[in-house]
Parts: sequence; C-alpha cells; structure tokens
Amino acid sequence: MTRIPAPERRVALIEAALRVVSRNGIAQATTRAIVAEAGMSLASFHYAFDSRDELIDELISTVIDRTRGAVMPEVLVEGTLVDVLEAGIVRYFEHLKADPEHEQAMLELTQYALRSPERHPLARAQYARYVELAEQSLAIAAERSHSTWTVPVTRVARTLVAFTDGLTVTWLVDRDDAAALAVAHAAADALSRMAEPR
Amino acid sequence: MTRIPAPERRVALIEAALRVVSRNGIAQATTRAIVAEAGMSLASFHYAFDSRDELIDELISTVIDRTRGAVMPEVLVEGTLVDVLEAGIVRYFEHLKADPEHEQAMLELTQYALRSPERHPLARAQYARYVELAEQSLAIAAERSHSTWTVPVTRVARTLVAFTDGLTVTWLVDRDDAAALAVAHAAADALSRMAEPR
DNA sequence: AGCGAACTGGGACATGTGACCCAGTTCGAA
DNA sequence: TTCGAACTGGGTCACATGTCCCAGTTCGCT
Repeated sequence: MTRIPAPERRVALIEAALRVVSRNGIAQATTRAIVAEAGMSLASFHYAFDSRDELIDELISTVIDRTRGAVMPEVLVEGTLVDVLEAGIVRYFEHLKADPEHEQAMLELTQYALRSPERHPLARAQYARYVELAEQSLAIAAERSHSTWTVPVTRVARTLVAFTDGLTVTWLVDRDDAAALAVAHAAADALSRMAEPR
Repeated sequence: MTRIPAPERRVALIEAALRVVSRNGIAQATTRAIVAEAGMSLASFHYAFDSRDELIDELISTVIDRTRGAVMPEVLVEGTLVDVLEAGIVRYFEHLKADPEHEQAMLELTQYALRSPERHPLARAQYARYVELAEQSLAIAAERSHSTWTVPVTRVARTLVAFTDGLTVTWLVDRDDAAALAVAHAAADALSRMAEPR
C-alpha cells in the first residue's frame, strides 16, 4: 500500500533476509520468506532486486561492512597483555552468547559463499574484515599493556580470528561455556607469546 | 538392472551422498543428484530409505563413526611436547589440504544438523567424537614427550578441537598455508602449557 | 488538476524436488 | 521348476520456489 522507493526497499529486504537467515538458516531464506518477513509482496522483491542471488550477495556485503569490533572491541581492562587479550576474547564470547543466531548466520553465509567460485571473494572479504578488526584490537591491547608485537600484527590477527572462529563453532555445537572460556584462556595465552614488554 | 539388496544399497547411497555433498554442498544433495551419483533410479532411493532426511541423518552418523584419528593420528615424532603437538596439528593440516572438500562437507553437515532441534544431537555426537579422538592423540603425545597433563585431558582435547576447527574454517576461506601453520604453532604452544614434564 | 513514471498486488508459469505407485523382472527357496 | 517376495524402472503427483507479467494505484512535477 504505502509506496516505498526502491533503495529503501532494498535495505528493508536485506534486513528481513538477515533475520530469516539468522532464525531459520540460509536454506529457508526463500524470496517468499524474506518478503513475508519484510511485509511486502513478492513483486516488490523483483522490483528492488534482479534476483535472489543479487540480494544474498548484497546481504553478505552488508554484514561485512556492518561488522564492528565485536571481536575484542574497546578493550577496557588495563593489565598484563594476557589479561587484556583474554578479557577481549571473553567479551567476544559474551557477544556470541547474546546473539548466537547471528554468528551462526555469519558462518552459514561464509559456507554459502565458499560454494561458488564467483562468491568465494565475498567470503575472503568477510575474513579480511575480521582480520582487520582483530588487528585494531590487538594494537590497542598491546598499547594498554605496554607491549610490542614481535610478530607482524596481521599474522597475530589471523591467528586470533582462527581461534575465535573455532571457539564459535564448537560453542554453537555444545554450548559449553566453561569449555569456551578455557579456549579463550588458552588462545590469549598463545597470542601473548607473540609480544614482549616494551 | 542388477539386483542389489537394500542394506547394500543404503551404503552405496550414503557413499554417493557424501560425494555429492563434498563436491556440490548439502543444498545440492537432492535425492535425484544422489541417485544419479550412485547410478540408480529414484525408486531405489525410496526403497532403501523412507526419506531424504533419513539418509542425511544416516550420512552424518556414518561420517561420525568413520572419523578416524585424522586429528593428530599416530604421532610419529619424538621430542618436546610442543614439537609433538605441532607435528600432529600440522599433520591434520596436511590431511585438510589433501581433501578440503571433505572437511568442508563435515562443516556443512554440522551446520545443517545445528538447524533443527531433532538433529542437534547429531552435531554434538560429531564433536564428541572429535574430542574423543583428540583425547587419544593427546594421551599419546604426552606419552611420547614424557609429560603429564596438568589439566583434565578432556578439556585440553576440547581446546584442541576448537583450534583445529578454527584453522580449518579460516584456511578454507583464504587458503593461506603460512597463516595456517602459524595457527598450528600457536595452538601447539598454548596446549603444551597445559602439561608439565614427568 | 493532470500526466507520466514509479511503485504495488495478485496471479501465473516453468522448473526442481520429495515422495509415491505400480507393473514388471529377478532371485532364492521349496 | 515354480512361486512368492525382493527389487527395479518409469511415470506421476503435489508442492515449493524463482521469476515474470500486467493491470491498477499513487506520487512528484508541471
């Protein structure tokens, strides 16, 4: 009924799609399901997007852009590097626990992108973004703990991303908080060895 | 043409399904695709299985049972615990590189199982199996390096699984061998701190 | 107010898919 | 050798899904 210009509709559809993917998985993110979630008619979908694929691609791009420093955001703690790192990872874990479906959706989108050569770059971009954010956090962490990375920060960041990823996948499966915290501790420990006091 | 008893057919279909999932992803593992891969007719499928869901469930169970000590199998190296651990993880990494599609399939099956409450236990079982295998490997590793775990082995194992999982996901995305080896190194380092010389 | 373009709703179509059915064929046991 | 059950192939059904079309409606501009 209400007229909405196409660009806004694209945004609304992407939001709706993310909700559907989070709630029901990407396999259930059909055009009809997305449109229902957005409260629109099917025609509006193809007025705003050429195809479902186009929407999914934009969805992935959007979540990449939107990914803020969830991984170790503003590190609040002052202290040893290990402590700062662990606090950061634990904070990410809290974020994961607060919205597991979202992280699960991210994982699914990655898997999805990995499945076609044309979309593979999207998955790479997603992880490049993760690494970028991790790098920033690690720089801050070193700062706060008066340390210097003895290994290129990018490499440390890649490792951090791998660790948090593993933590995410395993926790999504077993929901074992204590185990996840143990992983966080071990990961922080490993990372801290890549720096020295300044 | 050739008559094949139902139980054998089930096995053949599961094998075929695994190949299809590895090659094209679980979304493409339709009854028709599986049947074509197995060189059977569609009717044979529903003669052997009640439904596609039943096959997928059995597929997951099968891969769980079949999962051998890919994660740090017979640890060959003698040496420091770190070295033994790293060698084991690197060996897993070689396995991953040798057949990336298989590990990707495992990941997809997990994600798939995670999406429905009835199947969630399958995902848990899969990871429980991983942890079990990791535990065995870790016991051997401690043995070989004359060390003792100072933390319950199960917890160490869970952490190892998380680490290798993270390594897997990130490597599947960026195919960065050097980065993966760095993760392996860091992971081995972290794990080795959970033991002491005997 | 009037006009053209932007937008909307409902329906339609082709295709893919899971499930099923049934008439035939083949095998093993009696 | 015969007979019944196990098995097979091909066709079919219902439904979901991506895409499209078109007649109508609404808006911004003149």
